[in-house]
Amino acid sequence: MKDIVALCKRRGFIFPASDIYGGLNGFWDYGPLGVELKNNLRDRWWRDMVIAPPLGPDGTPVNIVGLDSSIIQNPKCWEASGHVGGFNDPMVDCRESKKRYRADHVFVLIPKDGEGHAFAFDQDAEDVEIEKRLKKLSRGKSVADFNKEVLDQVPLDMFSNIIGPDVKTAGTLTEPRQFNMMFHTYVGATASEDNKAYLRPETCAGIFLNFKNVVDSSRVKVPFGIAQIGKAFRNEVTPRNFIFRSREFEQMELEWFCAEEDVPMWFDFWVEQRRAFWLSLGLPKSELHFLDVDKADLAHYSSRTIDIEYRFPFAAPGFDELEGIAHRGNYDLTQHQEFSGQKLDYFDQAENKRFLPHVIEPSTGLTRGVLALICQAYTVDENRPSGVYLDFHPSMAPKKAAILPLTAKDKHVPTAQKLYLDLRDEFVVDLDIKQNIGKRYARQDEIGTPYCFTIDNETAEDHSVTVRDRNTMAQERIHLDKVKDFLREKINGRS
RNA sequence: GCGGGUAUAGCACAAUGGUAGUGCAACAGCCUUCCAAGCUGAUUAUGCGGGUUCGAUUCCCGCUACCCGCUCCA
Repeated sequence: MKDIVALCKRRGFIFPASDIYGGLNGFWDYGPLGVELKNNLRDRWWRDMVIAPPLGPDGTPVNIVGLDSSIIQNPKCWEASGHVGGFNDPMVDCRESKKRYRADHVFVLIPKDGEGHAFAFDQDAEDVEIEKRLKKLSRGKSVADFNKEVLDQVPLDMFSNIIGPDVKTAGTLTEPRQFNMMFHTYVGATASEDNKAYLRPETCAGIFLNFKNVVDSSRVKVPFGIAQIGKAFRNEVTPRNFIFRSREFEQMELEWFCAEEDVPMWFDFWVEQRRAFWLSLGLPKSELHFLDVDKADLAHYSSRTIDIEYRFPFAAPGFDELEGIAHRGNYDLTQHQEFSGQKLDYFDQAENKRFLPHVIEPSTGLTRGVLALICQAYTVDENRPSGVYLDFHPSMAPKKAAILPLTAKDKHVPTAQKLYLDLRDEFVVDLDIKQNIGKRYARQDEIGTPYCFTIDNETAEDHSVTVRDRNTMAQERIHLDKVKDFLREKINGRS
């Protein structure tokens, strides 16, 4: 992972944000090559979802429209979604056990007679365990001798007398602290609680807020989808693992609206589509894992979620989440309907009935996808000068080809320039004239350019150039006129 | 937020309480007809802020960032 981070910085993929000021924890900037790579992945997702969505189970194309909603929405939106009320959890740390607890998930047994210590337990603690521990630490008292209170309701001055859930001495728990996952700001020039607003922690809310607008304006019929790509912000407790968990990141989300009875069919459909998507970009089957999320771990609104996980280097030999496909029920539309007071139900003319559609949400991290592509592409090869190359799928590579005059002399350069100008209208290509050819090949290997076209003496004679393949380092000669078709076929799979 | 570790040039590594070196890369040129070759030249660093000291990159303190382990990840 260290080597990957170093390469990303050295070659201009990803830099620490505010680097010259010492960086900022959880923020990253995308450099000249990083932005090309990210745009490639973004555009491919948009193409596969919105421009040319897949054929549905019945063989006809599914209907998906795009959206770009505002990052800041009316704060009530986040009350409806549960983000404001539900996820500002007070947390408590234990100085001795080094564990952290949600204060509302810990209860405290306070002695009725006011004598001796109070005892804290995790909410999941079993009765037998509780009795056992009380007996051991309180000289034979039992649960009946205590009053039960949730930790975040316990007055602060009592904390010094509480024995934490995983320790034997009192006073190790810190006071509860708020962990607010949402960034907030103030709309308007004056800051006050009245105009407090939030940066969206996920892009999907904007889709639900516009559900009615889209239905009324776009002639879509259930089942259909609304897709959106954009930035999202979360004040993560611990940003970690390079760009994997950062505080500002980018999501690509589809909300697929369908009738409740069709949910199982569409759920399987989207899991398959998303599997095919990642496979087609070069993530091998062996490095992907499909996790049917355990009922107990599901988000409160979801009855089923499948996580597509990738074997990121920091997770290996395990996996970590790349995309989540969630059945959200009609939770979101229900909530927004209630909080906004606006009718959001859908009228099905054929069936002559109104209902709130159910939602299947394939939601993926664009920036996590970028990281997965980089990790997968990173290939050590001691037999080449660079020692390493990036084995990007040609369609994802930030540069599709490099045009290299063999020498910086007049007999090679003008032809190279002409080819460069001809290609750049259609492909992202590099023209590199300086230094010997070996160094230039090595540089292109390190940034994952799949092909290099080299102009040499023969070019002047027969209008042929060599094509050098990144992965095999093999060379073949093709005619100058065939270069465009060659790239079209290799990169887009068609000529 | 806790514990541990790290911080010298773009990268890899030296050294020192008193002028901070080397290799590679990057850059300019020369040379070069296919894989980081050679020659010449110029550029580039002690994360930030305090303290001790005549003098700190070195010793001490604080902060920040990154890595590992917890925790968190709706």
